[in-house]
Parts: sequence; C-alpha cells; structure tokens
Amino acid sequence: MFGPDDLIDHDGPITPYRQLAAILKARIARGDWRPNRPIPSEARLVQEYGLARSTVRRGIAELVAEGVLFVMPQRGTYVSPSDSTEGAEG
Amino acid sequence: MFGPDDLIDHDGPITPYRQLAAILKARIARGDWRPNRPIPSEARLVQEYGLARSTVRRGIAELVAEGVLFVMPQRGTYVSPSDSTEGAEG
DNA sequence: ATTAATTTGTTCGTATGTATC
DNA sequence: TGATACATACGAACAAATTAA
Repeated sequence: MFGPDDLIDHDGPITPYRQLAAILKARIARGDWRPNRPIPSEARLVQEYGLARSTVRRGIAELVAEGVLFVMPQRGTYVSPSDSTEGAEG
Repeated sequence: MFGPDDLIDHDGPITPYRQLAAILKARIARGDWRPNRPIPSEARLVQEYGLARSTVRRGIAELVAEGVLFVMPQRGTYVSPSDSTEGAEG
C-alpha cells in the first residue's frame, strides 16, 4: 500500500496519519531503524513529511498500539524488540 | 443525455438526483476529477447545483453503487481507481 | 547550579468532511 | 433545512523531563 519512500498524499482517500503509520512500518521492515533504536523525533518527522505534530503523534500512537513502537517520555520513540520478526544479519 | 456542463432541470422528467449522477459521471469521464482524487464536498455540490443535501447524497450513492465513486467516512468522496480507463499521470 | 536545546505530554481553538437525526 | 455528532488535520502554546554545555 505504502512504501518506505512514499510521501504523504494530503488529498488521498487514506488519512495522513494512517499513511504515516504505514510508511514508518515499511521503513522499519526495511531496516531503516533497528529494534531498541530510536526513530526520528516528532519534530523531525513533521519536517520530513510535512505534517502537523498532532498528526505525527497520531500515526505513532497507531504503531504503539500495534506494538511496533514504544515511547520513552522525554527521551524518544523506539522500535520494539521483535520476538519473531527478528532479522538475523551481521 | 446529460453533459458535464449541464445544470439541474428541477421541472424536467428526470429526477434531480439522476441528473446529478449523470452530470458527475460526465465530468469524471471528461477528467475534471481523477481516480483517487476527491470530488467536491456535498456542501459544495449543494451550492453549485442548487440541490438539497439529501438529493446530492442520493446522487452520489447512485454512483457509489455503480462503482464510479467510493466514500471514505469523515473524509470525503473519491473517484474510484479505474482499472482500464487508467490514465497515466506523472 | 544555570542555561539552553531537545523531546514527549497535554490542551485549546479553528477548519473541513461525512453521518445522523 | 437545520442542528448535532464524529473523525480528521493544522496551528499554537505551555508543561515536564532529559541532555549537553
């Protein structure tokens, strides 16, 4: 549906926050950010995708609810340690 | 029967909502709105064609049933992605 | 300890769209 | 026709904790 390099389509049928969630998930799957590593800050994602912070937070909340991400207040948002999707490389 | 630039004939033999459906279909065929792009809001169509909102919704429902349009609740009404009429856009 | 920058948490206001009554 | 509800998006402001100088 949405690839790692897709941009947000503000007028599309899919809401921006869902697009962002799909994009972030794709980027995680691709390996842009590894388990227990932080994803870019909300402010950074705002710049990168041209979204309001509230929208970015909504997209992140979506992935937190799915268990893909977890938030450490005042510290950052991190990729959850995947138990099965564990990619063994290196 | 009805062209893209036709107006609604409130006294004609064809019901307004069918006229609207035909007009919208003609406008889509003409390219006023592309696949996966939103058509004007219900409120906008009410103004533009001088119809009651319920009538506009009925006309839209007609095209949704035909697969010409699809509705994303709380977001908007969109032109269905045509599998064959697929226009190559940038 | 101070100061400043960074980052998430929270709330309010405004706007737009469909859904329902 | 009109009013209300619900979902979404943007913008702004401030709080609180972390981090670095």
